[in-house]
Amino acid sequence: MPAAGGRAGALFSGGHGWSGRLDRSPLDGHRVPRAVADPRGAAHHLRAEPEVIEPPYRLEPDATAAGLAERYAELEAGGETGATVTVAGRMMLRREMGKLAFATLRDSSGSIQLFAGAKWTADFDGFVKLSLGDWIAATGEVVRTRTGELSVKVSEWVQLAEARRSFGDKFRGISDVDTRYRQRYADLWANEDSRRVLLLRSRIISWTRRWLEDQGFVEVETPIFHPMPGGAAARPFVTHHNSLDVDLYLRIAPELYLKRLVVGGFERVYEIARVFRNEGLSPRHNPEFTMLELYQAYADYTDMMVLVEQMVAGMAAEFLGTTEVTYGGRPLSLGAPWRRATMTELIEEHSGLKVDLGTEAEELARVASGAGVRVEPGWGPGKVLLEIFEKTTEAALWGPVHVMDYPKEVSPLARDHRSRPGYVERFESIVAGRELCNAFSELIDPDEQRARFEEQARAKASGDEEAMARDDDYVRALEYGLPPTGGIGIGMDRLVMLLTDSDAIRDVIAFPTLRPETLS
RNA sequence: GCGCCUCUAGCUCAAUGGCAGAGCAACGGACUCUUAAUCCGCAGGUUCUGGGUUCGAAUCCCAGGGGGCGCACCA
Repeated sequence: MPAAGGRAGALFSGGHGWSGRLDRSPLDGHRVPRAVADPRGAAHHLRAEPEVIEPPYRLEPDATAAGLAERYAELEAGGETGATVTVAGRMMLRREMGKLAFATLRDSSGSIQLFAGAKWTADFDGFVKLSLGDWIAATGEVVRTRTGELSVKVSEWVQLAEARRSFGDKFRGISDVDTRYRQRYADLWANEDSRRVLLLRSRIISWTRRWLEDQGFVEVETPIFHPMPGGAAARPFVTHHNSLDVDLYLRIAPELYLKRLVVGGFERVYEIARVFRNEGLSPRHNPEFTMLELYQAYADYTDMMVLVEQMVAGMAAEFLGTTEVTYGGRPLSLGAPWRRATMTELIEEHSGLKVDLGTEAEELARVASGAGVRVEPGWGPGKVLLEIFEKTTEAALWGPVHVMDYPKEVSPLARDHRSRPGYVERFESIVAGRELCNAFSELIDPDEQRARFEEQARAKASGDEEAMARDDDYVRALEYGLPPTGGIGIGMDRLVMLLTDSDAIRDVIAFPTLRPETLS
């Protein structure tokens, strides 16, 4: 350590010899004038106090707020420990008491009080001039104040970064939703709930990976650029590759690539895939969202029902401690098994309408019109049936319920039902009134798949913008042989919404899609 | 894309046709155990923008912009 130039000793300048305390004061460094921008002023200018301490390049805090709270839980009020620690974080609150000052320091684990006094804190005057929101590191003894608050009794401290902008009302935070989503960095400090939700999202995703790996699933990555959109009915985003001079589509689903990998011998694969759909925004829709898709050889759609309900119930138990949860104030029981019912059963149960694919066309049209469904040209009975279900029944379901057996006409990638002609083995699970997942016994017959694609092509020709394109390579893959396979796609954003009791998808996405902001 | 609602100080919000305000933050000061500290003082505004009605507009009307919700579309 050079005698001059090292302004903060071993702790703040790095090196390997962390001794557990400061060798020198962090204030020993030279002071340098610095031009700063005043965020509330029009232009750059020198501040009234032109000398600032350059922050250290690295430091090694040796304690966290939560760690101290746990370790010293038994310390009595007024108690001292003799233990010196260094903590770092943002100063969120400060309470001055003449020659004493108390500050709330927040790090990623929680909050700890800093206890400063003119008699024992270096540059006490500087300490009380810190702005709310400044990043600081502080070293001192762990004590509990006479009023019972666990504290670091600050002997040395250093400012790590200044907060030139405020984090809003210190009690009420930032409530303007636009500001919260655009300036998430501020929202995360101002609103504890934002931090909680996004942290839980991260933990849910990593839990999902571990849970799937434990069952032998292999994580893979498939292309986001697709030469043709496939695997779902949705409008894609289009982009262009210059040197190939081809248009490429951002994927709307990883499905067809994942099943190619099953053909290739990956018997259990999954991908936590960001997918992109060129659709309107809503509290439940973001143009890019995260979908877990997995495929399991030798399984059918009933295996997928078991898988999703065990996964969701396991997550609830892990993160909420129970499968009896509340969403939007309504109780919801996520414990497996979930109810299974066919689409036609549910339509009858909720609307009294007795319809299925065998219903006479005129009767079906009459029922559709009575349900408020506007039948469009080109719709077959399967599409009409699906629309009737969505109009009359889906919103009324709270669930969880596996809605089984969809019309073949609206399910070009699912395998024919083993006993119900015209239907396929497909289910969607409705949880809290929303579709959480979509799963099939996968269609494995290449000839049938080719025929389904032809059917889609006809629909596209008659104006259905979301009809699937014919994917000849996918059919070729099936010709090599796809074993009987169960597959499922689970909307992870909606799952996180469910487990965090969030009513907006934007709350569970750190940087949701917004109209671009004009900053002048 | 259509409909409804909304936009006031850095933040959170008042003021409904009659002098634009409060709390917090900021700034100055007091205070040796605070917890959203307290107390005193001081400052802070293109009321989203433009137009109109009116003696007078944050308030009413029209147009535009941002945002929210609903519809449509979807998971």
